[in-house]
Amino acid sequence: MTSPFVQKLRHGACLTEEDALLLDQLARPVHVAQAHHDILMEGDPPHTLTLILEGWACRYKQLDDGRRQIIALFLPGDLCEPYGILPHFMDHSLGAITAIRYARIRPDEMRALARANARIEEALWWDMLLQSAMQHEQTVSFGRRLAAERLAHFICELRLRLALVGLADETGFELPLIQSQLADAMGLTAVHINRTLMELRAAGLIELQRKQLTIRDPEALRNLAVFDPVYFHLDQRKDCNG
Amino acid sequence: MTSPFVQKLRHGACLTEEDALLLDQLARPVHVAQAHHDILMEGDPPHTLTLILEGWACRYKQLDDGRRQIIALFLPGDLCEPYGILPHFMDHSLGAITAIRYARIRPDEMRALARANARIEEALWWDMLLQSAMQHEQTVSFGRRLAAERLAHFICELRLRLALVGLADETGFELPLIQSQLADAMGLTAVHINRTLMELRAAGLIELQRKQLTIRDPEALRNLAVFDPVYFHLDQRKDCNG
DNA sequence: CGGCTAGTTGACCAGCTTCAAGTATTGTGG
DNA sequence: CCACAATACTTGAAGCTGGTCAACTAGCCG
Repeated sequence: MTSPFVQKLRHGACLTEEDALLLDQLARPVHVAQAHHDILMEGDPPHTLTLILEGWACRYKQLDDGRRQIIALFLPGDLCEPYGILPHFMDHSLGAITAIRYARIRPDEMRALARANARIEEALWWDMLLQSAMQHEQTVSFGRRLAAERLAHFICELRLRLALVGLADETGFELPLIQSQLADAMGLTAVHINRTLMELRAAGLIELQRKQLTIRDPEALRNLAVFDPVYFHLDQRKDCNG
Repeated sequence: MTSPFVQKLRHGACLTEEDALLLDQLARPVHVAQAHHDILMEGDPPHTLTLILEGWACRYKQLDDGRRQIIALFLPGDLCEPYGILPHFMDHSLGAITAIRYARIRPDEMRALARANARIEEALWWDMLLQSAMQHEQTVSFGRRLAAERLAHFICELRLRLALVGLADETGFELPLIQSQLADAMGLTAVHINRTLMELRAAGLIELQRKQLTIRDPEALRNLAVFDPVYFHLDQRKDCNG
């Protein structure tokens, strides 16, 4: 049973069993947080990196007048910061969406491990490349895609991310977000998210009930989103033999 | 005369004269590109990192139907990718806005230099932290800020970035973007950028003529943007003495 | 069962886009 | 250095996407 962290990183580089062990040893001890609780708040000194082991979390910022923007979602296996540096003070908050288990990792240990192990270093850089590429897609979504396209793209991306850690298949995945959280994540309002979900349902693209998202027509959904997974850079890994 | 790259990095770590020399030696030979020309196009294999030495460039994506989104602007001293890895194929394009001078750097050389020199490594990680933080602010802008707030924030951020490399002072800076480029950078249309600029001018916040942007009322502009530069992490550097 | 939270829907409104026309500015060849 | 073309900017009118407000319905949990 490999951890989601290792499972994800194996899409970016060839990791041996020993590499996997080294990574998992870093990810201890395990902490927990309840749903809706903050792991780190804006202004806090972080002290460590945060690695999500189980459950969903998010990076968000809150404006003075209450407007809230979820900047990124973090899924099992996700490292919430670039691994090599910690800010002295957080410029955003890190919140648990569901109940989560997470590990706190010191960046100097992470750096030491990467320095000692080229495969692990490669995998971590690939992870940063992916993180960064998803950020870029988000800018495109927010800047140029209509609500339905944006939502469709979001679903396609989430499905692929979850598939990389064995939490989604072709037919769908568990989506623990309520509509107001979806709204904060997509730069829309809850009411409009509702209408847009209804639209996708009416078009026969998806179903969503009791937190279970089912993709009824994957091709039509991808077409609407114009979703092209090249930005996941899954071709980055050389063949893993020997 | 220190290069903008070194000048910027010195805000993130204490670099000696020797460090500066090492960095500048990496940034050779120098290439040029004309305004409006692409340095790299989506799908290209990049071979090297790109470091902007002079002029403005941008990362952008083009959708099938012609919609275009500028994802990031690159100013003198900016590295256009995370320094440790190259994708096999570009998932976006890199275009020159003005005529530019740039250097092509091999990531393995960059990594070797960072590995050999802790100060340089620290500076490069700080640069990534800043790059990433700006991306986050952009998500907040696109998701939750009105056009005038978004534009005001954009101007405040640009002014500070340019100030870090000596290309802006309190009163303003040269802004080589035409309004349709501004629009592509901010997720709006050229017409609305025009109206919003007019609005900021009418409110006495800025002037903009012949590519020269003058900030008439810095405090009012910051207030409108709710611009807080903590996300630049300028406190990250320890005191540079001895 | 009752109270709370989440989801749904309608009516109306605001911000931004689109389309179109006109004005200013810039660049270029004679 | 001017004339003229091309590009950039400005403005108005109308329309669309998404926001706001408000009410109602459906789950969920003690």
